[in-house]
Amino acid sequence: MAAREELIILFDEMGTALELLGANAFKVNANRKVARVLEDMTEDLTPLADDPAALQKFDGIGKSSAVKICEFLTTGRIQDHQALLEQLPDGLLELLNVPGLGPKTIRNLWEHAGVESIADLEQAIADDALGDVPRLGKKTIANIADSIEFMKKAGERMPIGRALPLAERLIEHLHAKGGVGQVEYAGSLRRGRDTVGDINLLATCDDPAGLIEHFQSLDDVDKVLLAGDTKCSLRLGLGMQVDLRVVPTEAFGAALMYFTGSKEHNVTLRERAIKSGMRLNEYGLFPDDGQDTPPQDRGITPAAAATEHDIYAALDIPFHPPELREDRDELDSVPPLVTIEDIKAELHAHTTASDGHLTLKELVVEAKRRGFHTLAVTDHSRSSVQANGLDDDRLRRHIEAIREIDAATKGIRVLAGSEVDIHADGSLDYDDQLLAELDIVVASPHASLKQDPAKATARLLAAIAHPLVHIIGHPTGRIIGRRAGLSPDLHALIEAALEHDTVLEINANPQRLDLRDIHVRAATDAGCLLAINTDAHTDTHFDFLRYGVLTARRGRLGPEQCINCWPAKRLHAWVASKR
DNA sequence: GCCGTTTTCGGCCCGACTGTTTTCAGTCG
Repeated sequence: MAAREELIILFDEMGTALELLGANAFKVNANRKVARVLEDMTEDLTPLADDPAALQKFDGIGKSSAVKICEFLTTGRIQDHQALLEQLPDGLLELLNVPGLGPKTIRNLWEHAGVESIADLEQAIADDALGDVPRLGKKTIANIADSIEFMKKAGERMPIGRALPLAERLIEHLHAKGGVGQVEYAGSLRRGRDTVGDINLLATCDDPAGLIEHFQSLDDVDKVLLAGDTKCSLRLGLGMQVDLRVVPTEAFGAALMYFTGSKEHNVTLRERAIKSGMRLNEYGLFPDDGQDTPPQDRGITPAAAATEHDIYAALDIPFHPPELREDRDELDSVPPLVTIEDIKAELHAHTTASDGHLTLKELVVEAKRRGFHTLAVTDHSRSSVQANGLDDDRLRRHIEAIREIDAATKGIRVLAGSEVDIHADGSLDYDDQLLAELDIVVASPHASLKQDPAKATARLLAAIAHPLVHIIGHPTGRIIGRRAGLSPDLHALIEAALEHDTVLEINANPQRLDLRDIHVRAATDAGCLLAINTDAHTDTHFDFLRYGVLTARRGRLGPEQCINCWPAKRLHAWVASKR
């Protein structure tokens, strides 16, 4: 594991340990914040081992944390971390993963019933041994038992490729009831994260109680976790929690903003509101009159509430699209971001010649139907045997067929390409003479994806520097939730890509999303060119574009640096420049 | 523990819901 990943775990654990020990909540948060800042970093930490001042430049890392990070980089451990964990039984931290159990309750269980782990807790429940624990009644105990059962069968976070279609079906279900106005999904799904932990829905309705009732009539409801006047949480059988909030129409924007988060972005906005003498909550942005009772309960008219745009404007902050609400940047400027409508070319797609499901002709028809001015046909190369990769002769005949269909088709340029394997040593799967016959080359790693970082870096650098290569396809080879993929030195790749005018791909397949958001961000900041490709193997795969675009936007990518957005002439000239 | 365009000390976001309680603590998002 890389140092950065270990540090994320250590700071998270320090926060958790402090919480269980009853430390100051702000101190707890400060440690968690350091973990979050580390999550968003792509820099190599090794050179900073004796430079705490450089670490303190990152917002949220103060002197104390910087010294701890340096201690870890030098010695491989943090003494304070070890000292904290020694004060707690080994199993206590895992109890925080039980939904409904917070630090106070866990401390309570530990002190009054000797519970030190999930196993202890299960045993104590079975033995009916929790009677003496204060503020712990029968209902709470039953809920805890249920949560533990649920944890055992619940899966990981759900990939966005499953969560987004599910959310759209849930919204359809809500619209089936009469009197429903707006319905939107919020949360990390709306922010476009590559995986989501739950689904948040927001609705307006002239009969909130009726809608809450109707919501519970969904198929596949495993448990109703809570159901109030305006709020309802369900657990679906497939292990996903879904929350619905019914809100007033006039406050829909405030609620949407609030439930879209991120939590950190919301906190930053509220702090900004306070500095401007205002108060922000899910009902709107109100003048702050210093009273404790919430302004919406006193009939105060908000300065803004109906739309998100109104609220950002009233705060004098540029509108932030959901993808940029991760609190990674200052609030003062928002760059132009790529949109689905900007994408005019698909530069990575497969046909029945290798492992695709569309014939060459069907693929071209589909790309044209989608309004693209350019399509690159990039079937697999010979080493991808499992994908029916093309040997030299088959590739030459395929190139001929592509040239013919290009000449015969009006309204779209069809490029003869290949998705060429990058071997473990960095060499490519066809010789240079054959590569030169192709219009466009996407070079991708497919095998040897457990290489150590140094080898992976050298491998990818060789492909980036190859004069006949245009694009590096799914550079790390990760499969979300299944395979970590390569961990190359990203900044070295970015530097080389700039030098050799090579493009890095954002593979839009929701199982991949590779490069991922923070990688895109680093590449965008450096001035790199990127491509958003669907890697289509059938017609519906073109719909993956939205996932790639969300990832790109999270990385602050604009249309200027995304070659799929370029006009045909400019794109074709760039493609030709590598020949 | 972190931070500062009034601050190097004294703040640090806000509300819904539940369960265990007679007025509120804890959890969650």
